[in-house]
Amino acid sequence: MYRNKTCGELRLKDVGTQVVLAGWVQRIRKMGGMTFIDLRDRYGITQLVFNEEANASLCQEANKLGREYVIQVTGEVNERYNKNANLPTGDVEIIVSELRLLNASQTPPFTIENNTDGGDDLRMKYRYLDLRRECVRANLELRHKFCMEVRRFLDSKGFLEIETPVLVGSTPEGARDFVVPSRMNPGQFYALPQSPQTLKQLLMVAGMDRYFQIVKCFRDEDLRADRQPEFTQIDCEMSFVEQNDILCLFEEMAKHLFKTVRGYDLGEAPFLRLPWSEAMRRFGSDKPDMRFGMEFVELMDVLKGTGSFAVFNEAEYIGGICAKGCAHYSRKQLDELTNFVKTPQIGAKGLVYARVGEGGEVKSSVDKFYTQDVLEKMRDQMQAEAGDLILIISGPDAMKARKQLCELRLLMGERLGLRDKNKFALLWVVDFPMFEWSDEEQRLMAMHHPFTAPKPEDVPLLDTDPAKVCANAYDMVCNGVEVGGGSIRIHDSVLQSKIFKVLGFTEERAQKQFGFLMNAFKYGAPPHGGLAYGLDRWVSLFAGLDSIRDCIAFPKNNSGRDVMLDAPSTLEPGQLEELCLKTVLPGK
RNA sequence: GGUGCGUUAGUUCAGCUGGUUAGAAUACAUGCCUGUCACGCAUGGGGUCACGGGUUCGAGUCCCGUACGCACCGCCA
Repeated sequence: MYRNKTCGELRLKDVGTQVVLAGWVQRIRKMGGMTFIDLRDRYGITQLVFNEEANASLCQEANKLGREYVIQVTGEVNERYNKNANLPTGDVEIIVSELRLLNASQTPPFTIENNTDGGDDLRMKYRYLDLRRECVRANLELRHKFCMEVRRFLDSKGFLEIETPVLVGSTPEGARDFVVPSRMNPGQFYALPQSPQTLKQLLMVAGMDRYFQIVKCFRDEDLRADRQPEFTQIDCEMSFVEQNDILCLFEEMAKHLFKTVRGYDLGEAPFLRLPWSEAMRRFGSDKPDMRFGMEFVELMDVLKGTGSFAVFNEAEYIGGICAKGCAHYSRKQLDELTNFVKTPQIGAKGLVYARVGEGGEVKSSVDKFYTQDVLEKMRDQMQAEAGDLILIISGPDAMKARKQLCELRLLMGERLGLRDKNKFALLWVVDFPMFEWSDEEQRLMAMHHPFTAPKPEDVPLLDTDPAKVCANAYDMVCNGVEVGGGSIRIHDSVLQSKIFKVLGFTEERAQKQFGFLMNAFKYGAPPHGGLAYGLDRWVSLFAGLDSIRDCIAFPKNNSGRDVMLDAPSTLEPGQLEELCLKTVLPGK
């Protein structure tokens, strides 16, 4: 027996009992004749006491231990003289009678503490040490709890968890595929799924009715703080449902998860369902952060052509946000905001500001171009009051200008403390456009994916003006993060063919890549739809993390490398030969 | 593919306008200390200033390139 108790469970009621504990040495405090050791395991920290007077040789043994040594101790639980209110086990300690060294440790490259001295890179290289830290381990525990509640909820709603293959065929539409060479089929390749989309639709054709899977997905694209090449989706699909059925069910699931996993009550009210076009108009984003207002106000009618400011007179969009109580912003602060919107990532040409004074008078950076009358009209349109600061962005491209104003809104929300990590605002963004023009490909691309059903009333537009077609698609958005998305799918092979045609697929190509799906639709496919949640994003939202890496046990770095495993790596020539890839040698 | 920031002790960082022997904190080691819990005190070891080139009497410091890391844009149906 290595232990009969853990380092997190002993309390005053256990005083006087003999226990055996095993764990890692967190820290040693030598007081001369006495030595204290903090013993750590997954469950907590328990203090060990060694007294030279009572047992000199044992105390000397203890003094030889170092950080992260693995030990086993036997001893009696004792009430402490000086209790430690910071530890759940802080009322007790173990008077050690036997000490057994299970394994020594080198000094770790960084301290195993919540406030570690280690940088990100080093922590990833020694991730198994990083995971020993309480704050990192807590993220994995939260992730586990989240998954358990997902399974519990979906099981209670009759969903079946069904695994789909990881070695599938490549579908060039969408993100870049990771490919895997097939040894038994020389010159041919599997691809890793970007999502089990078509497979779950086939499960609906198979009559599985309600499916879910917590599943790894793979996309060979550049990484970000919120993007990994392999990530986990909670993938769901249902038959015989309309959009409203799906939204209601997954709204209930979101509320359940917030309550049980995060201890946060989202209330009874249904989530706001915001049409995509309205989200773009009011927030300049398809994933607006609704923890605060500061909505866009369009100012074209007030400011275009009513003064001599050429920038506005030539603009296709003029819009403003009102920052409450910010009229006191100094020139320096305003310059900072201007520089922010002018950075290349944002790309605005400039920023116009207007302060509303105590008497309602407007002092702006474009005073010389406008009469006070026009500026006051602008103030009224903005519903700005004394002490407010109005920030205006304009541009020749309405979509771009809105995006710039969106970035500014988020920054101001941040500065005014309106983006509290402990507050959550959820909504559905609905009625996405079906297609999006791609300059690179010179054709329409599916905004969601090519299996998304158009709104029934928009089907005739497919022939006349496909760019105007709205999709039966929806995203769940939380605090400005897209946490899930889905759609009603096409279940009719004729309509599916038509969509492929709009997307520029030849009949042959559509048949070659997606024939299996269109054929399946010919054998009685039920109406169906679904949704996929991004597990990593949910968990990082719940934990208040800046990066999804912190809730993934072994994440990849910025360049898609696993610095601990040193992957990817080159292969032995023999391996390449077996795969008939001899020509694919390093450096080629 | 692009932009920005960074790389100095085991670790996290400071190092000014280029100028003597490159510092701090922490970690580590040794010693003292019988109630600590971020223990305390004293002492000590520890540096190819990422790499390559350039400017200069002289480069951690300035310039160019490369590598690596982070953030972002493009990309991510």
